[in-house]
Amino acid sequence: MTILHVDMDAFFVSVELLRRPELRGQPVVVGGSGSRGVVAAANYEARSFGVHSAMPSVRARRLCPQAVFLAGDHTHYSAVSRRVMAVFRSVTPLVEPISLDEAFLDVSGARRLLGSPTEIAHLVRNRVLAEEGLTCSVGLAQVKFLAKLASQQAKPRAAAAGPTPGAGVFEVAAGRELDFLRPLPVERLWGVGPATLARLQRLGVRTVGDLADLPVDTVVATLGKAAGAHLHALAHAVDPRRVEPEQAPKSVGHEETFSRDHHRHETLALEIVRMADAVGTRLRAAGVVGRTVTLKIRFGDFRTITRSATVAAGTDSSREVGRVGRSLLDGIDPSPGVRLLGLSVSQLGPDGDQQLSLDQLGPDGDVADWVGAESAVDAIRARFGARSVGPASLTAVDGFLDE
DNA sequence: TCTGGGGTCCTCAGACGA
DNA sequence: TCTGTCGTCTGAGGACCC
Repeated sequence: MTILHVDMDAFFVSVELLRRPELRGQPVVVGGSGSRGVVAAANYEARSFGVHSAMPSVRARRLCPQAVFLAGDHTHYSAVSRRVMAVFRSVTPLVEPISLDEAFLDVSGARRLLGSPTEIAHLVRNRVLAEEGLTCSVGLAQVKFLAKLASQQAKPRAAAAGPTPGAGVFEVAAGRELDFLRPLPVERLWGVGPATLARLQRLGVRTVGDLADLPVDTVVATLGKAAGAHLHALAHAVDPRRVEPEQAPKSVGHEETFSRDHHRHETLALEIVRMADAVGTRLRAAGVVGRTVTLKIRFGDFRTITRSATVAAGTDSSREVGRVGRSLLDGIDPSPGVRLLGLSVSQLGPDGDQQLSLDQLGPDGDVADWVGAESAVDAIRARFGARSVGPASLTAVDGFLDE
């Protein structure tokens, strides 16, 4: 098996620079608007100042006050991403998108037609550049996680003196996997975050080789059965995961950090209506229904709790999602101050799984009318925009409707 | 110093029925 | 009838990814 991992270079910023070429060469940051935002993407000029994604925007502005900060346009990035994925599919149908700007490609079957894996990697880069004006880095290996590590090796680098271009394509040659892998810091493994790293360091593990040399039982005892066995296998370059082109979503959710903490139950109940409206709209657009509604609350001190409830029949109704969400909120005291509210629906299935339940009846038992009303709202939004119509309880809230 | 939003997967505990 | 066990489901939380 030959797997390519393709990673767009500073994707959001690169897309913005196509629209605003006058910003080329300057440090540019996408995201990080407002006092509570974080950086979604930074170009290599900004990274030279130490700015990186997920960094609080306040800190990014301190490190690089001359950077241009852009709000970000997710709808546009999604559209560009779909076109980039189509370029990947022109090379092989076996494309597994990981996010808007990354994908695995299984090119085992494309070699006879398109050449060696290295030639295919250059072909992908050239096509993406020619068709979208964007650069990407490609990693090549026999297994997924090595291909991903390889693409990072191919990336441009940000240094204090400024950005330097990367190789663009990097291959981990068959038979040389352990030579490549063993000296790497263990946190480069996919699945080793701050918590796992701290535990491994207590075992004296610094590199992937250190991890590989431990008995698997020791790793399992430290990290648990699933994570321990998985990471130990990765450290030996073993990764049986295949490229999976069709991945059905497992949950749909919406969450938001408020510009200031909310302390009142009524305010949060209104926010739940708004979020349920967004989640329900996305469920119906995806043609799925869900059974478990989860409410997530983050307090001002960053303590985070979740409360969930499972209903008997799958639903895609905004009103039903909101009703369950508000009942979950009833058991929570918001008075310490709530900075984030989230609502998600999981246990998804196709919308044929939907059954009408007593819970879904309106005050007059008008189920069909309510389902029809939500379909009508979806149709109006498709034609006139997302903010053209909304729940009545929100119309009195400043700024919900344009007029 | 201050920590987004969209997700996935895992672990653990408790309830419950066979 | 009572008790223990096992599997499954549910709920909560944690860790991780981009």
